[in-house]
Amino acid sequence: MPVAASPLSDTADRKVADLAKALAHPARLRILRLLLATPGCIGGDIVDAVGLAQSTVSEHLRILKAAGVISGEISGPRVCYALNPDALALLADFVASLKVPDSALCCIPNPKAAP
Amino acid sequence: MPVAASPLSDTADRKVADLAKALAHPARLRILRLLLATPGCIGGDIVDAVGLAQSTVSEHLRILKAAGVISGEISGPRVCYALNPDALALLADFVASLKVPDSALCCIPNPKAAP
DNA sequence: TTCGTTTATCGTCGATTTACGATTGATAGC
DNA sequence: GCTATCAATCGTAAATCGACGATAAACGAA
Repeated sequence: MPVAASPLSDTADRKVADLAKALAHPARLRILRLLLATPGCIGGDIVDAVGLAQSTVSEHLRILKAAGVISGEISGPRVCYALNPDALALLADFVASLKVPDSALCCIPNPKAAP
Repeated sequence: MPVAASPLSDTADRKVADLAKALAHPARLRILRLLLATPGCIGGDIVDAVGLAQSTVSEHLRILKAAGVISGEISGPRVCYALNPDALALLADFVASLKVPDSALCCIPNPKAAP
C-alpha cells in the first residue's frame, strides 16, 4: 500500500470541485463582483454589464444559485440576487490547506527511500 | 449608466477562472491533497490512489501544471511533482474579497430608489 | 383585462472536457 | 547493444459546457 487518500475526503472533494466549477467562468466571476459592488438590488442590469444574452446570463445565475453561491429572492416583477459568502467556505478551506509550511516541497529522487 | 464592472478586472477574471477550473474536478483535488500529504516524491503511486487510467491521471497532472498549481521535476525515470501554493493566491484573494461585511446583503425592491 | 417588463426555460449548435487504450519517448539496469 | 519501467502523447468516443434565439411564465400598471 504505497499511498492512500483518505476516503472521507471523497464527497468533500466533489463539493469543493462543484464550488470551483461555479467560479470557473469569467462571466460568473463578473456577476459575483457586480453583486459585491452593488449595494442594492440589480436585475436586468447584470445582462448589460456582462454583455451576454439574457438567457445566457440567466443560465449563469442558475449555476451560481445551484452552487449556493448566490440566492435569488423574488421581489415584484424582478428577482433580487444576493451573495452567499459562506457557501465558499469549503473552497476557501481547501485553498488555505494547500499553504504548506515550506516543507515537503522537495523531491526524494530515490524511489526506495520511503520509511 | 446603471452599473459598470471595472474593465481592469477583465483579464483578472480570466486568470481566476482558469485557476478555479483547475480545481473543478475531484480527481485533481485528490491529487493536490495527495501531494500535500506525501512528504517525498510520488510518481505512479498517484495513479493507484486516484483509481483512474495512467493516461487520464497524466492529463490531470498536465492541467494542474498548466495552471501553475503544481510543478514537475524530472528525476531519473520518474517525475517528481510538488505543490505550488502561491499559484492559487489570485483565487484565494477573490474568495476572500467576497466576504462582504454583512451589509449590502438586502434587497431594494424599488427600482427608482437609488440616490 | 390587456399591455409591457422581467426572468426562466426550451431546443439546438459548436466547443470543450473527460476518460480510455494504444503508442511513443526517455531512462536505468543487464 | 537489449529489456523493463515510467511518464507523456496520440487518437477517439461520450459527456458536459456555453451561447444563442425563441418561447413561456409571473407580475405591476394602465
